[in-house]
Amino acid sequence: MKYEPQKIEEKWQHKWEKERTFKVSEDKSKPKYYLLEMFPYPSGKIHIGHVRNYTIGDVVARYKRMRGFNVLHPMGWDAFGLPAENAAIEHKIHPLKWTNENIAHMKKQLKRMGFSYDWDREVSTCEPKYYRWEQLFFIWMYEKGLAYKKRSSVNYCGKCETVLANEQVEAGLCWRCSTEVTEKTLDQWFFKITAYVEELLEYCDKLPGWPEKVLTMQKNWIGKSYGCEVDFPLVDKPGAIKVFTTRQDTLFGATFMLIAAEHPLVMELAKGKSCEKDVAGFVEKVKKQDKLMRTSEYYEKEGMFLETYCENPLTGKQMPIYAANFVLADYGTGCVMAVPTHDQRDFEFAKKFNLPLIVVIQPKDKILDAATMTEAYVDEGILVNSGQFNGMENTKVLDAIADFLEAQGKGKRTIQYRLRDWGISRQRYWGAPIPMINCDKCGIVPVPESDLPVILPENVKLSSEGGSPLAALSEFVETKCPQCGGKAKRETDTMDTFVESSWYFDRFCCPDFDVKPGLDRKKLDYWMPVDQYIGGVEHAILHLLYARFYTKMLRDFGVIGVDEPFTNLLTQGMVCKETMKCPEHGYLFPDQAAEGKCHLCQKEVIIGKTEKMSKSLKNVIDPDYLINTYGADTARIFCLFAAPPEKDLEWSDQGVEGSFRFLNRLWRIFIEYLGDIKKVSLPETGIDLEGEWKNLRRKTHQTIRKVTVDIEDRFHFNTAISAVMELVNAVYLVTRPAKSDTKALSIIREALEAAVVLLAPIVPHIAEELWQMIGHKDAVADAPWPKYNEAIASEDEITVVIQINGKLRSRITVPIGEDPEKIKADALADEKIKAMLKDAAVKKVIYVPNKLVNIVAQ
RNA sequence: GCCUGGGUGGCGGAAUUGGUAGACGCAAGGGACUUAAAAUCCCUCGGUCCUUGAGGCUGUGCGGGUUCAAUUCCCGCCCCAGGCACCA
Repeated sequence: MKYEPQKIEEKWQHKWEKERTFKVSEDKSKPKYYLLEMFPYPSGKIHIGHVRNYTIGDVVARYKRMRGFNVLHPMGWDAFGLPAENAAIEHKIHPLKWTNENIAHMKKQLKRMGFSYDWDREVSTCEPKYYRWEQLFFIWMYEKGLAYKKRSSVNYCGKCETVLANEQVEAGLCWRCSTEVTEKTLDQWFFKITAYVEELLEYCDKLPGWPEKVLTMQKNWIGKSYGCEVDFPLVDKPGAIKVFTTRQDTLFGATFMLIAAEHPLVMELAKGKSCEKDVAGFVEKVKKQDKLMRTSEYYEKEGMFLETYCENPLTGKQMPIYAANFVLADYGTGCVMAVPTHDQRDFEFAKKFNLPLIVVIQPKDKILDAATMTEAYVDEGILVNSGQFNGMENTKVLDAIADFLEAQGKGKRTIQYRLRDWGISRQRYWGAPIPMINCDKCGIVPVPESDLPVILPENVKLSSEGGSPLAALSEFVETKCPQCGGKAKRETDTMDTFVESSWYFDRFCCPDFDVKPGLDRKKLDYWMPVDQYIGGVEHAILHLLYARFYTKMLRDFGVIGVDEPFTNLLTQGMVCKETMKCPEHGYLFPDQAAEGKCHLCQKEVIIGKTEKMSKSLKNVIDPDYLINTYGADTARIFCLFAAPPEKDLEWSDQGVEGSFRFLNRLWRIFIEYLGDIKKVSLPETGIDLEGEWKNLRRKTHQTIRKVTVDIEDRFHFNTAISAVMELVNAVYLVTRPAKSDTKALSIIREALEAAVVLLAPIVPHIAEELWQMIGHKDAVADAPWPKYNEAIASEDEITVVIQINGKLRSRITVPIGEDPEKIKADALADEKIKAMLKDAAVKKVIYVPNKLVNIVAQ
């Protein structure tokens, strides 16, 4: 009987679907476990990254189920987004149609992978029954001041008359028409995530189930810094420039002032000066520079003197004021005091414009001279040229200077965050409409709750040119003001798709709940928070921070009762593969480069470096091909075996072959013994065993222990699978017992059943099939997770390594629990050790229990 | 540039708390089975040196350090990847 994965996989998938095996509801008698994988954008086909992510999740879901948990394992679609609009433009297909067709196809693919989802909870975010609640929350946020409008800049292509995403800007040019991209200022909607900044930061230390690196990234993103706001009085008119600095210790060395070029103050100061025209030109030029690149090395540090001065509040010296391209308008006050001696950017700027340098921090080991410095000194030291603060260590003087500034009324202590409010306006069609109305008389008025949802109209024209398609649709735009009844216009911006993904995990708890507020508090109280969240590490900051913010906000609205949405987080690495290139035809898909030759010209294929799988590099593997050739179980076990989840996974065709071989090997040994072991029962705990049977039974129990620990404690499925492989190898090596030797056969049955049960979460189809074959009536998915017996699993003897000065020299075998002194004596008495030591003096003997003896000798 | 990770045989990886480096798999080589091939089963497999041994030396990106002992801890450097607010 051959292993035919396609046949058995279809059979079990059909059964799961028919019997609704994975449907769940609230059950107070069992502990709940909410397992969630990041839902996909329906791009068309699932890719290996999805297969990996969802396989990891499915193993945990099935494992927890076997451990007796009531497991919620839902799946849905992050259905709004830019690719649907691009497809609409390129292939003249409506985004809704395109999206729904993609969903239908991907759903089929996911089902073929055998994932244990409760499909009755499927959610698609582009449906009004989903986004209507998001619109309700928007209105509540608006009422609380958590959603507000402000002017903000976007990337804009003048030729296409379209706002561009960062992704659509290639080296400063529009991706469609290669026109230079400019910045355009628009009134846009923002969510006040900064209202929760302290709580978001504080809880970074209350999430022990999150990877340290993600929390560190989030903390750095929030970027809390303690410093001072210092006033620098203007020289030729009243008022002062406010500056935020964390380095008030260098204040005496501040010799000039920098203002972000787009800061309104720039034109204000230049007004009426001879430089006004030049400054205006400079500001325009900077606005055209790409935001990302501006602060990097890509552009030269540029600036323009505004022909005016301010005064250093501590030295009283005049400081020239410059507009600069590398100062950020959004951070701090948009103005920076420049200390060229102790900041490299300021140093370069000072050299370029021949500005004065004053050393204020002297290192301990050398003397700095402003006249001969070739770079800024950025390390610690002792203050000089700093009035009464001279002689103090710069790191310890921060408080003293802050106190002094406050006492003099020249500044005050402040806390600054790097985190900015979340801009959610998109000038696009395929997103959730923002439920707001603009009335000439009443201003901004929310759509009344009773009028929700504001449905995204379907009859729009999409093209690569022109602004938002919604704005062009008068039947959508023209409306009545809910307040005065007069003519008014709807908001035509749609929401960032990160909004939908900030609460979908709540909706999964009650996907059909259709009364306000769209979330059933009782069900949420049962299921939330998510016990384990799994997804790509690329979401470590934005999505996860937004979801945390949204959760806290919904909590404050009384909709939900948790402070944090995800108790445990697993960030998985990416799937990579080598690229293949034909010298003539460029990148090739794997099947276009069979046997190392280009399918078009038969030229030798060049193997490029290994990179993240992507369509543009064509280094992709089609999951359908894998399922058709090897079956879903092979695809699943390979994804898990090739690397631990948090690491990047390098694709290998041969590795897949090996995983398939292992499943066949398991199948064969099982069939081989099936007739003999079907009738024997499992061995009793206390039976006497000798030799290889004792060893095999020990191996079985050790394997159960190892697999349990690997899955439960650290999600290291690769080592769990190796352990089962070792067990299967051990069964192959054992002497075939006679049909009458029921004792030996029972040990074999125990080993093989253990292998099947332990693999059940990983390769569920083959496991169910073998489980049924050996005579079980109930599904292995419902079987209890196996227990191991510590006494059976423990070794009687251990190998102790003997080292001399840390180098391995010999080894001895000792019974378990042997006296340490006896082991040390045995080590010194060992033939090889005696020969090597000769007459060297033994200074110390270290014994590490059950591991090694290290002899320190001269 | 900034923030965060990572670097171990020909390859993917293992070594869980500072304690036997290379589990398991792939590739490669050898053997068994077969008329033959495939498949299967068994064995070998970091490098190097010689006196071929239950051998010596060496080896976890590079250079230092701490320690009886370092893939693991500390300092400096090189390289690779992810994120950087409108891809999701």
